[in-house]
Amino acid sequence: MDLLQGLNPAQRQAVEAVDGPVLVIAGPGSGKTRVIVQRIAYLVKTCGVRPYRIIAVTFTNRAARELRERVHRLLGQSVQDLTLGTFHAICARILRIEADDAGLDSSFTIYDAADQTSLLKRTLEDTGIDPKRFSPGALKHAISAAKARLLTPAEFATTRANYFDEVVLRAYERYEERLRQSNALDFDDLIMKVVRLLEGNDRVREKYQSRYVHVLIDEFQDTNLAQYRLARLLAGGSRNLCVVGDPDQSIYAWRQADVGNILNFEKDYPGAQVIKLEQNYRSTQTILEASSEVIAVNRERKAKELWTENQQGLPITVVDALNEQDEALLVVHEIDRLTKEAGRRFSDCAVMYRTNAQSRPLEEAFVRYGLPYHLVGATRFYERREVKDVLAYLRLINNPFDDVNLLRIVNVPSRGIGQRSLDELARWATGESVPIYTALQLLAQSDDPDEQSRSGPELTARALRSLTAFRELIDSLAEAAKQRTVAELVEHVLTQTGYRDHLLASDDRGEERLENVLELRTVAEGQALFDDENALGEFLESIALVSDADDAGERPDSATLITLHQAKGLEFPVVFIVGMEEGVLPHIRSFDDPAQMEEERRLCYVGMTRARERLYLVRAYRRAAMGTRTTNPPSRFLADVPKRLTVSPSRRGRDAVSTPSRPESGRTATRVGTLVLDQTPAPDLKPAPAPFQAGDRVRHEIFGDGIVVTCGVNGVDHEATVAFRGDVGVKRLLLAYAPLEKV
DNA sequence: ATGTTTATTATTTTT
DNA sequence: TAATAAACAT
Repeated sequence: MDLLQGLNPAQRQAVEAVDGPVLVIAGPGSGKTRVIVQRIAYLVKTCGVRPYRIIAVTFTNRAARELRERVHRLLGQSVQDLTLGTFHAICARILRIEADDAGLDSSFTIYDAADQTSLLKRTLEDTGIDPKRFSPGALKHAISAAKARLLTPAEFATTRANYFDEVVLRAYERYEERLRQSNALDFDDLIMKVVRLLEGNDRVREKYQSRYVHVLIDEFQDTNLAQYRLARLLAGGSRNLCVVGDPDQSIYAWRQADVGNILNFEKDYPGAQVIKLEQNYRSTQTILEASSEVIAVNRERKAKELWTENQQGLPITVVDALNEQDEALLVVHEIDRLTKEAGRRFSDCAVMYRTNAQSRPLEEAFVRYGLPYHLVGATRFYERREVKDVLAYLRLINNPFDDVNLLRIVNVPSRGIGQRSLDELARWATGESVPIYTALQLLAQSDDPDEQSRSGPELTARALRSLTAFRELIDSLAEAAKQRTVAELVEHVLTQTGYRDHLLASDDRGEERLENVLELRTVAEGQALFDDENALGEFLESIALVSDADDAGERPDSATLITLHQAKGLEFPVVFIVGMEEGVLPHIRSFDDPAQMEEERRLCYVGMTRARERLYLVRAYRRAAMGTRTTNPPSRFLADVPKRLTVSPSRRGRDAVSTPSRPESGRTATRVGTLVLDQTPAPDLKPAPAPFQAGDRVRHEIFGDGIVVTCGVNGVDHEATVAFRGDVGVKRLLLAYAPLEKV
């Protein structure tokens, strides 16, 4: 089999360039994944490199899984010897293996964002920082940023520039102490600690540098300093570092990603081969050209010449909606039409938006018209309360010093351990500089008469009894864990802690919650393959670094609702981008910073380039945002899409009512304009002459009779201010939406 | 210890 | 506006 077959010249070059540093700039839809897969296969099959000597790093589990599956198809079982995973998963593994040299206990717990916040709140109490003046969120972000820049508290101290940094430093120092005491690491630690370890420990560094002869990093534009340094260290032995990415798709600067890492690659690696993948296999010419025009406006970029052999395709549909409900209905109608008339499946369609809040009216419209959809990343499995509770028990069994998880479930289900007692216990533990679990152990000892001299926490006899019972519960669970599979342990925990009964009793959705917990058990059963003594640890690690239980699972045919960020790396035949408005996309928070504005533009570009055949850019004239209505001008990005590539269909309002396919019974279907797609580009929409004048008497279906006060143009529509009779009062109505008739 | 009221906050969130 | 968390009262 010829591994180079079917590759274009640039792709082939990227596969064959196996010696020395290589930078692959991969435009959207340019076959990037294919190149990575073929390159690995080429290294193994043609160059005779042992898979064991190759490391490939991704950002997402999704990407790692896809790579693994595709490499497996070419190489078979030898994929197992590859090191292939996310930055975090690979680092966690290294840290467990090298725990001694890293100064860690190998059973460390990995804290997710919620755990982090929880810990940080306790930190603020310790340090007397007022959470109202300095939000835990902002401090968390600052600490995370420091770690991404590889700054320890001591190093951060030397760079601090203002009072905020001063506060951050205080929080950071204490936060680190608490993490250490809990034998826990946060996500950023995973990377930072590995970098520190490799930099500071010759044996460990040489071990990994001599092992890995070929290093491959995906989505390099999204690396932060810590990840960049990690890549550098890993490739330090061979200099065979291949990085793949696209600066135009860098959308995570707010998480310390530094595009400079990819832009300056040639400087950092003199003699690096630079290969550009510019042929696009995904989109129509129209879509490619439109998106290229949008991204070309950015100043901080290197030009690329994307091209495609694909068809010209359909023009891009640019539509104005009246408000977010209208926008949603319009999208739903069009998806309905496409599935009926254009032979599309729902799963061909994706609706993308800037902020999660925008998903709501969309969801409502899908529900109302009974069209199937799914929301990506809405309720992440491992973030559900009941799942986190059970996991907290498991984590505690694995690492009893984990204060965050202990505090989470110490009184769930309630065991008579109130906030008072807990505060007192925590205060005492803090004073003694011990984790809470250790404090519980000391409590038991101070029962001994000879230990009475020590001043223990001031607890009531009742509280003391409850706390002791809790410690015994945890100890007995830890004992039970030794001779059980993880699935059995989940079962055991549910019973012994009373959590099952608690779930069923507490809530009317208890059954559903229990289902979720049992799903966790099912996941554990799938992992039963490991039966070494650290099965629990491995299980916990495998889920600490993923957000969804089964996002690989097949879904029934349904449309996708997704944020633009999450859409990166995906593609759909039909894409709707909604909220194409100033203040939404670009987001208002980017207005005063040109760099952020460029990132918004890249985000728009990412969205547009997800589309294979049909692209719709939709904006709403008005939008409800955080309680207030706003009227937003069209997004500046719309103006950068050449007019010759777009159609703006006329929307016939009141008279053209297409009945939605499956209206939910019991609901009145709202009258709505139908989207009419002409293939002939419509001239710019101009509103018809005003149908009403001030003084006209009018009738509204719901509000009754009234008199027009004013009637003016509002975007492509007319807005009338009407004084209605009775208590209804004065209303402002958009005429395409509100059925008004003259009397 | 649990329901009720008030307060807070709202950009994106690969791990 | 509306969802969620903390504070509060019962």
